Amino acid sequence: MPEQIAVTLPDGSSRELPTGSTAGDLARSIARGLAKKAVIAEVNDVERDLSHELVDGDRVAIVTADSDQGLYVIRHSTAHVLAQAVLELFPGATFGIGPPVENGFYYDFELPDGGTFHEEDLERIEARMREILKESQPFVKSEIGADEARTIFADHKYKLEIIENASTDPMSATSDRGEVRCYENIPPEPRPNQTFHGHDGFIDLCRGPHVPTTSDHLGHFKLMRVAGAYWRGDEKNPQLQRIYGTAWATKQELADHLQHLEEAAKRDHRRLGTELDLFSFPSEIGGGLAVWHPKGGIVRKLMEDYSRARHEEGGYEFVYTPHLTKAGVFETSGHLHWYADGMYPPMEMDNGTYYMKPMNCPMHCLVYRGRQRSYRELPLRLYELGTVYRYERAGTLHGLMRIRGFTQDDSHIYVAEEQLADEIAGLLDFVLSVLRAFGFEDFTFNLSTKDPDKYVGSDEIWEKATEALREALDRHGLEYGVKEGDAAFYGPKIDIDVRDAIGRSWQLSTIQADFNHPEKFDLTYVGADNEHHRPIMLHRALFGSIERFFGVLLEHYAGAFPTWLAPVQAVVCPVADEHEDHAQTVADRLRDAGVRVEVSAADDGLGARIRRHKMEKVPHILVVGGDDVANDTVADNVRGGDKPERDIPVADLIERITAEIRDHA
RNA sequence: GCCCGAGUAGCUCAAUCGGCAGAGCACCUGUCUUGUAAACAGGAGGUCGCGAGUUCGAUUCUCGCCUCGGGCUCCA
Repeated sequence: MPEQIAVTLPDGSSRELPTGSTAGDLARSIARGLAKKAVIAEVNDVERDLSHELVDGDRVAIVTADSDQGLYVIRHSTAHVLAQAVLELFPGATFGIGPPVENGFYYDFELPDGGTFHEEDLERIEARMREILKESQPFVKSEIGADEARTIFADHKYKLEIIENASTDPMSATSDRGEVRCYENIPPEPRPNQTFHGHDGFIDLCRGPHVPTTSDHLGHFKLMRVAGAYWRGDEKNPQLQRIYGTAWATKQELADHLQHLEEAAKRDHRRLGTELDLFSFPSEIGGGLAVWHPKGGIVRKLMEDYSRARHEEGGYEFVYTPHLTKAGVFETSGHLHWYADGMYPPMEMDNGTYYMKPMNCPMHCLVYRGRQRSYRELPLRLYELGTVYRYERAGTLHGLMRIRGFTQDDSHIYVAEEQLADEIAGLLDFVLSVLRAFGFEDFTFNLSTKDPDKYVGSDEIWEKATEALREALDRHGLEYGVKEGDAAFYGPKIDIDVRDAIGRSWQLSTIQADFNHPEKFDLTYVGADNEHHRPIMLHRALFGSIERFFGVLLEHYAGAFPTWLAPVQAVVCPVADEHEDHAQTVADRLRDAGVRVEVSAADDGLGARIRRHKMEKVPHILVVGGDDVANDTVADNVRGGDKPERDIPVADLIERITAEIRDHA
């Protein structure tokens, strides 16, 4: 056996090591700093523990804590420590799975006698986890036969289930040789309450890899909350107790994340909705049903006005359809078959069964069918701010984001097949242009394909529709993800997500191809050849739901709407009563120029009024005193600025504010 | 719908180990007339989420319900 092996590093260089060296040894031989940051290694493109022994000719990359991959391992390993702590502290507890997730990790448990975790338990569990970290317990990998695994995990029914399904379960692992891969955390001395037959340590089924020991990279975590979660995500299964945690590579990253959560909480649209007096959810009306207060109402009106204006320009025709309809149209469309649970219960009336509409599309199809259509009319673009009602389950409601009654900026576009690709391409431009007008710049696109368990229509039709969407994305040179099986039952779709001011992603717009509704409703047009043809229908929403879009905007702007949308665009504060006439004059002139302006009477200190209006996030807080009366000027406190600008001629101020409104600045 | 948590004045939150319920902001009245993030005084405001039970007495303890929040599931 040769005494040296040679391995190749990512930069293509080669490195010699003594035979029997591990990936960790390699890291140490390269640099102390690298060894310190090393979490795992990638050997010939397979993730391995640092204890993995290298052989001659391996290609090796050291994965460090500051990479996404390294962080994923840190979170995964922290989840193991959580499970170890819980099993030690709660005799009789058993466990399900514990993967890393965005920002952290979770682990699912079942406590004996239907026990549940309480918020207080998190502190105890976290303290126990920190003890385990201090003990530097090694993560020791082993590959064992299924029989041995069944013995070790005899007390853990969910693990037994995983062993039986090992080959299909992504969180467990069968090795290349068909064995079950486990990791054991070996404590310095045997622990009470361990339930792994024949072992002193804590053992979990796991494909790994893991950090070398519990004291490597693991300290920067925090347990966040407890929640119920169904085993394997299926409501029919027992509900387990889930503990969520967040974990990071450094103390600073953890602190940043917690601060980000605080920032998000400050922007919470429900909180801002109350603070800025925009909307509310009176319980007398019922869950998930909002009322809009005047300040929120004006913003909504502006959004709707803008949407209408753009659609008018864009060649859309406006329609209106009722909130209530006989069951037949939803039987025809298929909604009743797929979504009856999500619809409000039927109302029996003298001439039939009626439903609140959960969608506008069937009614738009009836508008189309109102008379014979010619190819000359296509594309026919129908647009409606259509209010729909969906019976969302009580536990899913969330402010304006998930609501039971909402208004879609809904369009259904009927095209001839040869117009399809152009129309979708045009739609993409239209959608992005409107979203940009609301301050969004960063978009991601997803193509959702057929759900094999939930679809209507032929495979051929689906293929055609999916291709049309794909082509439109490609023509724009847009990168997009593919969500397999995420489509609506009637057709594939493109979803557009926007990134907000603090980096969160929101799914807003959707463009859906639909070959099925036209068939179900027997829609036709007469072509140039004097034959009847079947149009293709596109479903399309920009805001999606106006309520939800408003909520997203509110969080995006943290309540500080840009001037064109601000409920109050300017407030004029006279320094004292004697300046009130001038204040009124300034306000009148602004109002004549189309600015939403108020006067803040001098019955309170100037400082108090400034403070109040700053908290109301008014874009321009204007102050007029003696000098201003004499010179026809104002002082402008621009939102976000720290000093007032004095002596601005009123005419200049009007130009400044109207320009902001015009430019959506 | 299921698991966890919370409901006290319009808002943010105290307190009561079972004995007449408190503050700040907001609101109303008055005084102050002010040049940039809270002037002063007074007043009003409560079925302590709702309903039962235990008790001499329940906002407080028990049970049920409702609403809200965090998750799970679902989202045409």
